[in-house]
Amino acid sequence: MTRVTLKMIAEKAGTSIGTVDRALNNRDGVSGDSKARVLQVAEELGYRPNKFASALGRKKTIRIGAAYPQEPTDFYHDIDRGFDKALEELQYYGVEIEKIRYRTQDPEIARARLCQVDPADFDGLAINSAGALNVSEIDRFVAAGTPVVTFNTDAPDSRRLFYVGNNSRQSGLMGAELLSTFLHGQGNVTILGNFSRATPFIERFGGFCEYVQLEAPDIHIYPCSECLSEPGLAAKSLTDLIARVPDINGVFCTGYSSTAGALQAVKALNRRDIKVVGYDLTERTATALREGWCAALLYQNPYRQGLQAARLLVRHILEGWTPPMPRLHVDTRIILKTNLESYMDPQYEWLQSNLEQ
Amino acid sequence: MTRVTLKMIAEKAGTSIGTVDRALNNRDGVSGDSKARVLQVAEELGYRPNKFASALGRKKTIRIGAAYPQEPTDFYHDIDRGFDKALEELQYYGVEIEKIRYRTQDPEIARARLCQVDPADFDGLAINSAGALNVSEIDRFVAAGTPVVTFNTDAPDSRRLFYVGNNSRQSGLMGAELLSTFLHGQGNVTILGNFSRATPFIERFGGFCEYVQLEAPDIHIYPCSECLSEPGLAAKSLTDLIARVPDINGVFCTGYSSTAGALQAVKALNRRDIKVVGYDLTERTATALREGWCAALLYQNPYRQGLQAARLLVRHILEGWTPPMPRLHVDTRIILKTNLESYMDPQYEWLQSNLEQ
DNA sequence: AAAAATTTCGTTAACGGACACGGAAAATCC
DNA sequence: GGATTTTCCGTGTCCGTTAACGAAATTTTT
Repeated sequence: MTRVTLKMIAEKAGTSIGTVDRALNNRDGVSGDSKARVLQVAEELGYRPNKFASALGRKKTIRIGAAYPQEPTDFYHDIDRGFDKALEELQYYGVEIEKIRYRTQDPEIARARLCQVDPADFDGLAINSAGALNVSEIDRFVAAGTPVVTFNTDAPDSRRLFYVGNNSRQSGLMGAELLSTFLHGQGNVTILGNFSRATPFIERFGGFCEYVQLEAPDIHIYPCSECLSEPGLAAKSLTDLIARVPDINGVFCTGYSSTAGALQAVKALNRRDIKVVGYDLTERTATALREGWCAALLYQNPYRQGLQAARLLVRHILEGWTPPMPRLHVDTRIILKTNLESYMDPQYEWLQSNLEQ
Repeated sequence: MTRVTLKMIAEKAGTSIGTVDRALNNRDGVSGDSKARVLQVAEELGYRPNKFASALGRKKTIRIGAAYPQEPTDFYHDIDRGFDKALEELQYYGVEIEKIRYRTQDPEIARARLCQVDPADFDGLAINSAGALNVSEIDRFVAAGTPVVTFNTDAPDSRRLFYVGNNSRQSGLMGAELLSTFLHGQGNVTILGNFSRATPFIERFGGFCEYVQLEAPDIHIYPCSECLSEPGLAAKSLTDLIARVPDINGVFCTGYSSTAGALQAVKALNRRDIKVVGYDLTERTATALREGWCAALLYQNPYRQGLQAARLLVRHILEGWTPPMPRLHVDTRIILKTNLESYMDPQYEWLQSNLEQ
């Protein structure tokens, strides 16, 4: 019933704890012979390392870098809080987290910033806003032996270890199902969003269309012009469309900016009959939901994404752990009027960091 | 930048680490004088104990008891898995978890089992199925100095430390909002459930009615007879009602059994137009959702409830930590057809224990 | 074959806190 | 005032692991 320790393994294998430590953590300085023997004995005894003792005994610190945009939005503020929380709990493991931030979410800017990062300074990196442009940078880090994980936005063509974030296609499907159910399967809807480069928007768009095509043939999708990440543009674009097609009764927004724009537009036109399904929880969207301008929100839980990315990266560095699949999906929450307050409650922040929802 | 240790406090306070240890963990054997001095210095330096070192140095183990029904349902199986996970991660802290199980969820049976438990055997208890009858037992443990937390089902009138679980009233509101939105705010609905003793059912019922009364005045609620926790009874009860009132188009079920029964009934009657909103994720409800007999499910995440209860209880015992509010609400998830698979995926179980959703 | 370089491995001092032990000082008793 | 008890406190060992330091064994070089 008692725990198996290095000492017990050393005794049974007829060697010293130094050698056992070297063998189990594949450090060099062990002969193939004794390494095999130690591994065998450890397996027999069912050895499970004591993480606490390991953290306590570790001399040098682990440095990880967290790269994500520096924008004054709730979204990045939440991600930031996630890394703060990660640092708080991981510092006991001898982990330091350095934030690498850049002014916009433009992949070009991100890339310029990442170019300056020397892989030798870090034992691991967590990178957001990993548009196609950043693949080369990610691969540069990996080639230098520094593992990279992506969060929130993936870079599937890079050699990143894994991705932590939402399943964008699925959240598009969810948006479509909600809207379709609210409309009893028929009506005229439109999609607002930034269709340029960032993949999550494209994937959500794809998921939405996929659902409508397969499950809601009586819903007609009106094309809506590109609106980048500008609420003003989104609002104007939607207002124009409604002027042309007054019987629009549903709007799906693929991101926060377009959601904000759409809500502004329906409110200005006083069209409460138009069901808006959008993304992200902010003062603005919460108020709209509360007042009935918004039918439902899809919430990405950004806090959790940064936190998990950091935790798992450390686990990889320290224990060599690797997930069984390359994409780890944090689930997308559905927010309605009745469960909104539990997320907006100041206690929610407390709950989130203490209850690990 | 470097961590504050007992040694540093001892030096600054002009004493030894032994005394500092005694003062900070209020063990006896320190004079009021030096205790005050140590506490003052610790405060100044911003001392945060190193949990790992503390766990490593502790000699005796912490024993906690987890009491919940032994029933062959997915629900209790999930709770069980949560405690297994808790044990796995807490064993490093020198924690043992003993499961205390009883055959049914009947509060009388639970009480009989709890009567046999000697508080002296445990450093803390986590108790489910804490109907009114169990208040006296809970208070007996607390009086004996063994802290008790409740999970899944609360016992607010007892002296339990806190509760971890869903907000039942809120989930009733959510069910009503979903159903009301699906029905465009008008129609004839009924409520199925066990209205006898267990409080969550009553609270969900209350939440549902509250919403309908305030927000959906055009929805008419038909009373439906009591159906205990018997799917067969629920099915019969609903079938009878539909025979009398054919234009029923919505059903809210307050628990798993009634959900199973309602789904069975609408399927038998081939009434796809009736929107059913129910509770809990099992093979049965998942299939119904997939095939379109069920409109939405509310998911309580039982895995998380046991896990969190255990974690927080240990935190209380070891660190004297107490939450700022007595009810810690794990959020209720909305499950639709489009996000169902991510919960049913065999990978979900893996994600759940590795991603801490 | 001796010298040098390299590989392998045992010993040991941390890491930060818990707790047992025993000594010194203070308080109580006769 | 001496003996005894009680209170207070410093020292030291231990928990399981890491990693530095050398010593010994082995290989390579000259």
